[in-house]
Amino acid sequence: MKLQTVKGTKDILPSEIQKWHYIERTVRRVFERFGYEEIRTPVFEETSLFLRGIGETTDIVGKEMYTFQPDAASSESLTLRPEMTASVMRAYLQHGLRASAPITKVYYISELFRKERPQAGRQRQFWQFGCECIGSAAPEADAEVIALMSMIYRTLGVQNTVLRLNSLGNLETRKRYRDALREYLRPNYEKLDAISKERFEKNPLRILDSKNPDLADVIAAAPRIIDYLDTESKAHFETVQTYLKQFGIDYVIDFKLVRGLDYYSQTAFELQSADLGAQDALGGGGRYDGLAATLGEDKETPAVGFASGIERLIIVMEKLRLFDMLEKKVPMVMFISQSDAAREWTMTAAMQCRQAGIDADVDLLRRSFKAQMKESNRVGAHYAVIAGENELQSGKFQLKNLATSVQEELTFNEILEKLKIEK
RNA sequence: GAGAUUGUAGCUCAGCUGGUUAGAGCGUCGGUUUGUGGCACCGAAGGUCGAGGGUUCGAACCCCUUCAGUCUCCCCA
Repeated sequence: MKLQTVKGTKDILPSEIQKWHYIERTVRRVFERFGYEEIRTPVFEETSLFLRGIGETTDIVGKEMYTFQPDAASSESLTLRPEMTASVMRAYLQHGLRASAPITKVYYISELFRKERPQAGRQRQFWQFGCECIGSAAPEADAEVIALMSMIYRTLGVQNTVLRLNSLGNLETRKRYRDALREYLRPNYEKLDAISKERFEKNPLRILDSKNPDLADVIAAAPRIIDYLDTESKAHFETVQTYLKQFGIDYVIDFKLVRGLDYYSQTAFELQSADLGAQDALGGGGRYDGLAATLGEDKETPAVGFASGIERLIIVMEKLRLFDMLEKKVPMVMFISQSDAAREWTMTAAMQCRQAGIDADVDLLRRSFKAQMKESNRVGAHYAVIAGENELQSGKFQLKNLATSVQEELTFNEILEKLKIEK
């Protein structure tokens, strides 16, 4: 049996890594511009963190987690993280970060694991960048997080996106709305499909998300959560929108946007791309004021955040040709030897270049002179330094500019000085 | 988890209704004055046709199973 990556996972080869570096670089820069600091948490956690944090009725917890028992003799259960928010909140509470600052703003770029059926833009190990802003219940925090996400995409040049926005209100409004929705749906119960019937009991809000065209009419006429918001939630939502307008960020209200995870409340948002298939959500997030409480914290811990899929972003950016300007890293100079003695010289000469901060490369295959020249060209080196018996005798080497084919005779020190200026 | 579809050299793909040693382009390697790359020309290496089983005189091609990709549903990033 051949060894290969397991279902839903993939290698990121050197030929592709530049795209990742470019995205990571850009993402970090924008996060830091907003005053966010990076946080890194373990890839696995106690299973109960996700059970409590994400919600037992969600698909993630129900069937998508990689859960294992490291020790057969113990009942300890661990899980590869399926998302970051619960882990970040755990870290925030564990280290008492609220005590060291009134607000905590952290970002992450991490790999996550969910055991779903893979398809384009949906892997079992996948990467997300995102942030959590913990400590503020004010709509300013919501607005800033949305603006931050939006600025990342704008900086990367991603277009053809739609920002969908909704408010889920607080816990009570959500509950009142859920009841109202059930009352509305009850007479139509027989029209619902099997999945919706199941949701009717567990989480009727998710029926609104159904793609079944037969339900479109029923859904369109359903009561809207916005009409059930209490005055405080309503004011919060309106303030968020006012800021978005002031920032020049376009959005559409979508009352069907409920998001899958239980911990969301108040603002919910999602960014869709027209350049993706069925998995068209590039990123999404919202407010989750109740999460800390479900993890056992008794102090109020309001928070907002978003998460964004990197594999999907890459698909979109490839389609939009946003990577075309990336250039392959090339060595400044390639050392080429013509004899055994010369090879020894090129090895140490290349080392001296590197110590001087110059990107240098040298033949490790003991290949022919010609093959070394071809290799310099293949890797795109700017210069070749040619060393043979004559050069070793005279102490002067050929420095060849591979773009212009112009060649000059210089001592090694002169070569070093010249390359230092060019680097 | 359900359905559909695809799977031939490192990459992108040809291979007519099953018929002898499975092809091309790109890439890789070598050569065309063994001290000078790119371009051009010449040549080579590289495939148990995803894997396993079956039908057949004969299978890349037909059947079954399995693995993986892709698409849809579900769900989500």
